[in-house]
Amino acid sequence: MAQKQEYLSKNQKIVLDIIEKSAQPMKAYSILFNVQKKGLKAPPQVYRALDKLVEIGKIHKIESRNAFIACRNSACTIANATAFSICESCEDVKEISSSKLSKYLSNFQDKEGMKYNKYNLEFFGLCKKCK
Amino acid sequence: MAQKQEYLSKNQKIVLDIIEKSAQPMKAYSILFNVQKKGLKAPPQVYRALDKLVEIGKIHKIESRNAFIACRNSACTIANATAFSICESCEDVKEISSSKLSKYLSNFQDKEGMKYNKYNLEFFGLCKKCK
DNA sequence: AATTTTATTGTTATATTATTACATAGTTAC
DNA sequence: GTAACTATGTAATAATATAACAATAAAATT
Ligand SMILES: [Zn+2]
Ligand SMILES: [Zn+2]
Ligand SMILES: [Zn+2]
Ligand SMILES: [Zn+2]
Repeated sequence: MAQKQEYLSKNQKIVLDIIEKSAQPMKAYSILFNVQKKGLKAPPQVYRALDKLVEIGKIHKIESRNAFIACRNSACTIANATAFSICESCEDVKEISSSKLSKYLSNFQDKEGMKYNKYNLEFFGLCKKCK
Repeated sequence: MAQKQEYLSKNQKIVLDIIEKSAQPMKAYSILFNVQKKGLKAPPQVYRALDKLVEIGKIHKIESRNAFIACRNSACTIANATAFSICESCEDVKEISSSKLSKYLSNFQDKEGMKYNKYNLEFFGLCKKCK
């Protein structure tokens, strides 16, 4: 599936840049604080960029944390099949790229035979360090 | 695995009752509005009850919607392995109870061989009616 | 029964997350 | 060049969630 957008707008670049520099998910208002020196002063500027970046798959939202992380899964050019592991102690988050898992979930059918075009999976546990 | 709590407190009962009566997920402030006639006037009263009900598995939080739904999966006495299907058009939400799926996910190991004690999976698509 | 402890509730205020609405500016299509 | 569309700026506000502390009630201990 092809990328939906060729280029990023100025604000989108600024927001993506700050997220990519972070090893961990960033919260919207933390992003806002960090990009104020670049001229983005108000929440809508950040949220608009976030929305678009999520839509085109450059970043993902960690729903249980209301935070955003850069996609580093090269197989994941699409924004609609995501899986993460989350450490409940240190809040470390990693994107899981398992073709087996993604195949399994993409093909999953419920009792009525319904298939889904999109999913988000969040695993919770303790990372190596915290165990 | 046994239930963690024998009985529910007054507020927990009131909140659970209103959620169980709803076919669809309810938002915290909608719950608050609905229980004001029963004397629960402030957000913390609702959120405390919600926290406990989630913890003991009576309800689940639909993270992508910030909403709460009653558990109707009899196999799901635990709160740590949940899966839902969500219609992106009418917002209909159903809990998925597939022992195959839950076994697959409970046994999933990432590249480093790590297993997780908890997960939440949300599928998105169009329900029968909306298709 | 009185005391201590624990769990629950009530209340106010505030923090955090996200959107609406509308004005302005830049870009693309014709 | 004008229209249509896209992106941006800005102020205000909506929606979601928690902190802090006081008051009650229930359970356990003496
Ligand atoms: Zn990705
Ligand atoms: Zn950790
Ligand atoms: Zn359940
Ligand atoms: Zn539907």
